[in-house]
Amino acid sequence: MPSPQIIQTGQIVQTLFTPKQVAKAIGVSESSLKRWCDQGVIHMKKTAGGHRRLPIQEVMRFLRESGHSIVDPAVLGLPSLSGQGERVVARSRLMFRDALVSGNEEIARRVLYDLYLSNIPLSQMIDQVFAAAFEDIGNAWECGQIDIFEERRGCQIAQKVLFELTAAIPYGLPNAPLAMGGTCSGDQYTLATICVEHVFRSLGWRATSLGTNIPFESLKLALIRSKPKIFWISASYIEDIDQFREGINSLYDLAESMGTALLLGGRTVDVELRKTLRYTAFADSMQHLEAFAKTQYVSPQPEMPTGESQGNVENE
Amino acid sequence: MPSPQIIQTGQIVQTLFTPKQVAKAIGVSESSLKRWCDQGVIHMKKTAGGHRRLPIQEVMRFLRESGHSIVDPAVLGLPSLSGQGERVVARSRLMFRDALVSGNEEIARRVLYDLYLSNIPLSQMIDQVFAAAFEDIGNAWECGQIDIFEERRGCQIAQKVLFELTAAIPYGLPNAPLAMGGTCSGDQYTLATICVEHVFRSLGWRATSLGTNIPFESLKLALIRSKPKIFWISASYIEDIDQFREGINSLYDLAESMGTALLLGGRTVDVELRKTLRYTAFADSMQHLEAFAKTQYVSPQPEMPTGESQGNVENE
DNA sequence: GCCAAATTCGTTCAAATCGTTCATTTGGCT
DNA sequence: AGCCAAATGAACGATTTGAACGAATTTGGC
Repeated sequence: MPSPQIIQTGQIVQTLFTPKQVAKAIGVSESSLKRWCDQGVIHMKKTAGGHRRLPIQEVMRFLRESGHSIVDPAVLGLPSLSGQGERVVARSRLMFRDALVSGNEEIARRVLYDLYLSNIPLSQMIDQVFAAAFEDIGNAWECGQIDIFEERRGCQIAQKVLFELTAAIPYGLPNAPLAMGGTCSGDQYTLATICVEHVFRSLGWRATSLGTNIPFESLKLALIRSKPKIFWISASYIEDIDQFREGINSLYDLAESMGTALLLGGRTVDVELRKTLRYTAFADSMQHLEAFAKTQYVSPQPEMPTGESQGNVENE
Repeated sequence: MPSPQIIQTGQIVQTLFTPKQVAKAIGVSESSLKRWCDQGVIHMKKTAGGHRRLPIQEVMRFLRESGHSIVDPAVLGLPSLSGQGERVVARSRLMFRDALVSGNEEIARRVLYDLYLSNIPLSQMIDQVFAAAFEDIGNAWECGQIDIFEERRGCQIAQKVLFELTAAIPYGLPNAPLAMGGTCSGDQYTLATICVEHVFRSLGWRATSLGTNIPFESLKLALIRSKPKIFWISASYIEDIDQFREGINSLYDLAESMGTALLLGGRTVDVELRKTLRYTAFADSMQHLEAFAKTQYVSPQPEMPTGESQGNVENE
């Protein structure tokens, strides 16, 4: 698997991009980019086997000097992150976390975009960068290392960047199946349910997040009105376990009678609690969710890489 | 073969279109469009081979300024222009409200794009369409006419569409003044503070919303750390009036000692309560906010119309 | 060190765009 | 109405672009 490499030259780390990545980044076809390389418009290096590798500096120069300056150099200007492989995702997690904590929207955006360019599927991106970063943030918060506003601001930025990224994903064949869901009463955590929505959309579903803090009675109403194929509940915080149990179970009974799958997720729902709950499937992560969604429907033309063919990136 | 491409320009996901597409979309000949490009009426990029590529922001700016309407919006992936004329704002409010309640993201998006293309400033859009629609929704909710999930879903959609719209608007001089703010403890209402952020950005500021439900102590910390020119508090819900008063007042004292303006807003803060609060300015609406922001800083090149020169559209 | 999967290579080819020229329409003026 | 300048839209060969293909290469895992 080909991909940009990080070549250590003494202390200087030089990043190389593949034509595919650069083409994607500046919005031209791979063919054109290769042609420009061969014409000498863009200077490049070649591997021993003849694969083109474009140094970041050269790409930036090309963008500036040719009238072709489509892209802000900042996009590819990310010095230390590019390529795929175990290290990249792990490093992205750290960069993303730091960007969120320090309120640096710009870097947060670049990290995600870089992952997108590397064909990391959205589900994996969320699991291993998004969620992982927030786990770190949560820990740091409990240790008093970061302040509340930093966490909140991080959520805001993450949300915004995620919106921007997925705005690039066309969605919704009109006859695609419908997924719908949200969080229960007392659970104010928007990000998780939005992530679920976006992952479903990246898989070709029509998906709508209902939002947060919705009583079970209202969730049932939504279920009855819209009759989705999958109804998800994202549980990041449980106010009252007994009420939660009762709510989920009655929701499941309703869903089952309608032929709707009830998909439950969230780290708050531990194994013990799970035993007392009825649901169609439980998803620990977006990759689980993706796997389950695919048992229900496979989009004819996946618009985002779907992960099954992307097993090359290790879990941290 | 041309096709819309997705690239990244530092801040936003940008879509490039070919002259043919844009020509079809706005219903003029390709020749004319090419001529306009060459005359500089529409700013464009060129590929290495000399083909013209038009950024969506530039197309939208041209549409606004030239008064052209979109004939075939599907080509650009944009919503269609539904109405033009005086009643736009009033009608939009109703359409937007209904779209939010029924969960119709498409229509909600279309309404906002319509308004943008009609040269409605963002502040006015928010006051008279966004806020007005939510006022209607709030009323309907109290009367039991709509369900909780419908309101929540409406918030989700509104938020998403607002993000999408402002992603299509260029913003942000790097050395513009900084505005920052959020909501206090107990106030979970995200939309308002996000709107504030976006209005500031549309005026050329650098703005960051810290998010919701932030204790005053943490707000103070954010203030000290970032030293913004304006710090806003959006109050949609007040948990404890006495604590709120104390918090705001001490926040103001801190802000004042730092030369930061404290901007307070939100309909929950009635006139009586206001008398007991210290603040630099109070904004009833985004248009007030805009007016105040302009006393502090005026962007050299406003990217969104600023309202004062836009008297052609009646208020409902 | 070897294998399988994924990516890239190099090529070909159809479709789209370029820049230009020219006929037609539009709008202002007498 | 008649005239003229400006703007528009259509048509043309030359050039550029994007997609597809089997073959070669790279990569990560065992």
